[in-house]
Amino acid sequence: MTLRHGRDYHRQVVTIADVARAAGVSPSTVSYVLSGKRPISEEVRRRVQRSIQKLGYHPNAGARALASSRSNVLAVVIPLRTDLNVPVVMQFVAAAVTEARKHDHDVLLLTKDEGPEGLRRVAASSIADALIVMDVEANEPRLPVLRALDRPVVLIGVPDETGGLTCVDLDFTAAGSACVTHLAELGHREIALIGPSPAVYKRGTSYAGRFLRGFRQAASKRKIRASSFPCPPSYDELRTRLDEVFTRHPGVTGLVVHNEAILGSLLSELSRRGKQVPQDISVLAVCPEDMAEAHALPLTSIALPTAELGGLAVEMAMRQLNGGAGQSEVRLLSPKLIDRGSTGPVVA
Amino acid sequence: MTLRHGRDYHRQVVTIADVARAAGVSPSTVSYVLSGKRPISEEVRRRVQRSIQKLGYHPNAGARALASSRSNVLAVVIPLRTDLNVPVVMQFVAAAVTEARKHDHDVLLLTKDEGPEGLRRVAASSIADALIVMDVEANEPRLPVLRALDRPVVLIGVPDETGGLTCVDLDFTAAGSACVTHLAELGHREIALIGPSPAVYKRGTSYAGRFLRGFRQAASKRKIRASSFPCPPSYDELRTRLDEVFTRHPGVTGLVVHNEAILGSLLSELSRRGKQVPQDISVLAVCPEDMAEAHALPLTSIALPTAELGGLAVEMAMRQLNGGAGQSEVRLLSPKLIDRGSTGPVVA
DNA sequence: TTGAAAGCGTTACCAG
DNA sequence: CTGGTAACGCTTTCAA
Repeated sequence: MTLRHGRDYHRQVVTIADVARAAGVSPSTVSYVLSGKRPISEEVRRRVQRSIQKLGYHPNAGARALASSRSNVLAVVIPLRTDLNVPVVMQFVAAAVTEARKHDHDVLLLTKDEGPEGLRRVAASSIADALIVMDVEANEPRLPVLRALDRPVVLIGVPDETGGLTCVDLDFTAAGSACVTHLAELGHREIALIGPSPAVYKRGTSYAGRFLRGFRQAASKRKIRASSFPCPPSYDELRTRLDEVFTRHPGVTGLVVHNEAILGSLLSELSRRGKQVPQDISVLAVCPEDMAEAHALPLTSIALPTAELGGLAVEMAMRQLNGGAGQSEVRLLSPKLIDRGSTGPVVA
Repeated sequence: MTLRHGRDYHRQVVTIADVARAAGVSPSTVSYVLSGKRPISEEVRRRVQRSIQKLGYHPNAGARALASSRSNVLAVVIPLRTDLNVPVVMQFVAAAVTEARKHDHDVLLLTKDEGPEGLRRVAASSIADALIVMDVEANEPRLPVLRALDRPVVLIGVPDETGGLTCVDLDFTAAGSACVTHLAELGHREIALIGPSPAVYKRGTSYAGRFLRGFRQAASKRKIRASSFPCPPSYDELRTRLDEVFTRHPGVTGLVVHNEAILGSLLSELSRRGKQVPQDISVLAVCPEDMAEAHALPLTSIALPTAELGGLAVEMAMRQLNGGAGQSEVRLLSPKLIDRGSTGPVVA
């Protein structure tokens, strides 16, 4: 290959043939040492390993992908908007990357903005072996494309009709219900939900609706007066919502907060208003555990297990990839409530 | 190919040969139509394009990478810690992804946790054509590895010794200085910097030290009394810092805030203390523009141009890739101050 | 337990 | 302006 520019960035360093030569075996043997797909004598294995080390061999990804029809890359599709809670999204991504590496895969980042054509492109060009899709809507428009993709797909979130796709998520319906139950058992009779941004509902984001449904159903079953206040992520908006809550529903003694972005503001605003938590008002959050713990007053919460969900999504994709395909699966993790002291009994 | 499991996830859909046959040309012609690397008659081009459309052809990424030594993938290395401001990191990533797509590249997400070996792996296996590295430290330990990588590398951030690597960043030294200048010209004589978390300084994160240096130098040159208060991202910590500021330095009339995470808390805490902005105290932020605008009181700020920086990083990587290599480059964007009214003259 | 060799789907050179 | 055809580096049969 010729040297084209000041620096040649296109040089293949070491090939499998180099390793084979150095170890005195055939290329196929090196390949099998690497893949473990057939028995190799200890003697040979060691020689090959040593040559690999010594030469600093790394298999060429393109060649491997071409020959094996496996790219060892996982595509993760994320939203790029800011109305979605960015830190939460990143927790999912981080978990996915970590788990993917355990399966010898890398993660390719796709944005929702690329649309269906992006999904098709990545799948059809065999850039990725499988896809993990986040920010799923109840009436998910990408479903037909995803189903036609001919690759494993795992949704983090559950659309109304899964259409045979694999999904994993927190059981938000149960979570909504669990919130009501917890507060009801503490004697609360009137509660309010500070929910995600109206934009999230409007878009039909899957988890928001499911949570609200569980919340409302449980409330009506238990004869609890429950109201819902979607809240954009800003201090001012939050303050307005609180005004609404306390003027329209002066009897509210418990707040359920399903909105990570305004947790901090909520606590400071409550304290500014002279409301003690939990004496004057109980606060129950739905959020990742670290976010529940990161406040002056640690929050009782239903954990959003981002690490577990991200990891599971990858595992499920891998299982499909390795033959466990066929059965579509919808996996809903049961909500776990952790009492950190921000909820308490109603004081008469 | 045999059908192994319930579903066959390993089928090559359409190849360049199929397209060629359908268009009545040779595979190489199709390839050239796609790459534009040699003149094609309008007639043929159209026929080929039509066949591509009709068959839904997408070039196989592995084959393409193998033949061309180009993966059309850009690796972006990000930190996965939470002490770094996650939304800010994501703004960089988002910009990089967007710009990468314009250059027909996808983005592979690497985490800093993978360490030097991860960088070597990705480069040596030709998974990525180039690397963008974020969260750069002043004494960046990955520098030797990166330089030996034999691929274009762009750092977002500037280590003390660039060692021939290409860097792009906001000129944080100038930014620190500009903050002082702005406040000084408004008549402030004693100011305080609420900085990033101590962990960020301890790690030697490049931008933190550079900003502080500019801040201090400008202050001493102008005979302004300036103090610095690193602050972990929590309401409580912030409150403690503010206590320190106002007890130790009661004469402070201006705050420079170089810490996106506590901006909201700062504003509420100031208002809780009955301090009017900017009448009683001026607040000058260093943060992305949307974050400066997202408050009840929009903040005068030095813009952290995340979108521009992320995009530039990709552009610079592409330029290196396409022959503009050779010259290493350190590109520092000049800080721009935008007055949104949160800073004002000192009232005597 | 190992080796030889046929692909995998593109690119890019060599001819025309 | 176009076609034929070696690579590219690896996996995986087929044979031994």
